[in-house]
Amino acid sequence: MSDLSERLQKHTIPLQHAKEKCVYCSLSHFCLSEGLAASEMDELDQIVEHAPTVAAGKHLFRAGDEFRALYAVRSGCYKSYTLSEDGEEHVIGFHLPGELAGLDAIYPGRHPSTAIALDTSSVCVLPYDQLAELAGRIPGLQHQVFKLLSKNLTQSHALAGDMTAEERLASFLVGLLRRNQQRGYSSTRFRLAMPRRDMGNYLRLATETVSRIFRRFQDDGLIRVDRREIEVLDAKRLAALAKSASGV
Amino acid sequence: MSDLSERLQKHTIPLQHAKEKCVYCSLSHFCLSEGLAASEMDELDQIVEHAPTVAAGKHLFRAGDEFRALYAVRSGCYKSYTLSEDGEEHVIGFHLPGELAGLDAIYPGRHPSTAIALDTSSVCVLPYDQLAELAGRIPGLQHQVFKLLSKNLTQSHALAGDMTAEERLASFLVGLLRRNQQRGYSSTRFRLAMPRRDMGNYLRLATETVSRIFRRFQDDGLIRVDRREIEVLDAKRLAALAKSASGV
DNA sequence: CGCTATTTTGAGCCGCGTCAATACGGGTGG
DNA sequence: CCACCCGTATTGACGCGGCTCAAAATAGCG
Repeated sequence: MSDLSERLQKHTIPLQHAKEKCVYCSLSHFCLSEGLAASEMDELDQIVEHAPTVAAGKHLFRAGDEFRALYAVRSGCYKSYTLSEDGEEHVIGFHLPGELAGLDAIYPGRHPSTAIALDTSSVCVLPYDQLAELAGRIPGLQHQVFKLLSKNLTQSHALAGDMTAEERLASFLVGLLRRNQQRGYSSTRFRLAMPRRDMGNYLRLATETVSRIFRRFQDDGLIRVDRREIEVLDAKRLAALAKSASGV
Repeated sequence: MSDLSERLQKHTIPLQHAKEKCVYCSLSHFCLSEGLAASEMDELDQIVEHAPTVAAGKHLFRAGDEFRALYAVRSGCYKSYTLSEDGEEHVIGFHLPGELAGLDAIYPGRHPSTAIALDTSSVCVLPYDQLAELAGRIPGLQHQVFKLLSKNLTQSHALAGDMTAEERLASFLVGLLRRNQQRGYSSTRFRLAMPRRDMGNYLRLATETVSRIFRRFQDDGLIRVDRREIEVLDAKRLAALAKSASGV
């Protein structure tokens, strides 16, 4: 079992980490508390545990762990992945601040996937039983949970199409760009939190292919690539390449 | 069908009403009403509208339609798909009796996909506002909606892996087999409701490839194929091929 | 029976994966 | 400050799985 789950069980998370409130959180506009009244956010605050910041490489939960809570990323970036029986990793998605992890665990009651921090990161812990009880009393919260689940559903369809490698990578970049903009970051520069391998695994491309497409994009004047630093030079053409869905 | 008749006689309930109740529905075990008490199912029944049976080719909803309700398939089979801007179809999934359609519309408040009957089919209409209100009062119902959303999430991840054509098709067949078994049908024979084209589109394979893999499976003694009639001869080896996830 | 949609089968080709080698960078210890 | 090491990223060569193009078989249907 993962560290955090243990601490959750034993209630050893220091209270001083639970000071911040949804009302004052800059992420509340696209997190679970979106559209809630201040008083409703207060109720939500009372069940939220603010886990301490952890270093990259720290597991949030592991496949097989009992499902107890959903996790809203507060800072950093997480990667979710499953392991096939032959030990191969399959990256399901990346979670930026304000996004939820662990949604796929509701159905089986046990986490089917593993989440690991790619950067120095922190999360808000949302104990499921309490969240469900609260959602029953606050229609807006219930709707928000439904919406976020539905949103993830659509997003996971986005990568399903049979796009070319270029379309895939362009979609991915456009998606990251959009999500960064939403969070108030630069719409032209950003830093990839994940190595090429994870990116490729997520997009079902070999890391070599990812590298090659990056170079092609750069040669075509679409972006400038320096390792994990990306600068978008021609957002229009990039978006045109990502004609299909906005990659998650 | 004879099952239902028996129950109808035992409970002496008027035919036209009784046959429309969740309590007597053979699908309730894996539909929305799973795990609900009889009284709770009654409440659910009061908001459910039973749409008449339609012929194959009839649309359930179209992309762009305002989101009003979720749909539980009662009989037949539906296909969900999106249209890319260049008019290409992208099959998202197939809905068998007891499964929900329209879940991806909750987030945007408008259907992103289109659903069409592949067979003579019928659905139960679940008006969203009323369903949400009811889910707020019935914890088990709310949890069930969460679960079904979560389940669909995991399922849409299943097809994401970079499997070979054989693995894809095997997964798909194994998944259909399992779903047919759950519904009390034969675990060795079944009829595909969809043409090769839809199957291939869903699995991201050319229809020609689907055809070729079918032949290969038959030559290897895994299955017997006659057009859309499938007989599974060696379920074990087929499942071994579908080592990864159980295709939706 | 013809007409049409679906399915099957064949031939050729291309995008992307695989294998292999090199370059780069960041950290560590001498 | 340099030498070394190791994980990440890049680049090249080559082969193959599955797509494309083309055409024939088969079934469903009026």
